[in-house]
Amino acid sequence: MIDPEGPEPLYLQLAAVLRERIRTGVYPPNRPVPSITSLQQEFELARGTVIHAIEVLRDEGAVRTVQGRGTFVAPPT
Amino acid sequence: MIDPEGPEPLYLQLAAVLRERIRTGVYPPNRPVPSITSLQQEFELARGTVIHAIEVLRDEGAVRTVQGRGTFVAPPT
DNA sequence: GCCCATTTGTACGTATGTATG
DNA sequence: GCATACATACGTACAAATGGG
Repeated sequence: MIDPEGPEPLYLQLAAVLRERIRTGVYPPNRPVPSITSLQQEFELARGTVIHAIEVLRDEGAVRTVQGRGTFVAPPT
Repeated sequence: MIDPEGPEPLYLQLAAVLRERIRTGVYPPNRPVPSITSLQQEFELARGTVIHAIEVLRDEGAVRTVQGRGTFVAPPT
């Protein structure tokens, strides 16, 4: 899914993967995406990289984050 | 200018300082703001914190960045 | 074209703070 | 109180782009 050798920045690659999982319903609306820690483990990325990817999705309005609870897929428009 | 003990995150404090310097013409339109490294030294902050602050201003449209050249104050609207 | 200095971009690993349940 | 989860911050390293010599 993620190619550490590829030209695209890892945080954008991860954002793309998560965006696709949201689009295809792997992460359904109003349900949490996996925690930063578990994404970090699944993709073997640094914490900051995962956070950066999620910030991208948040700026797109694809997810919303609540500190202490998690990051949730935005409801369909 | 920046209070490491204050409740506000450092990157937001720094963004506020830079925003004010832009507003008051300390950093004039179409001129560069100081480099990340020099801001880092002036405010004694980590590189990532300075970058985060600049990202805030970029999202506001207050500055634009060109890799390899610098970050420039946006022209007046 | 080729180095080199400067500057921004990305990424890592880690530590600590804050909110929720 | 405790575990989980996100937020902030640090220091560091290297990559990529720019511009000058």
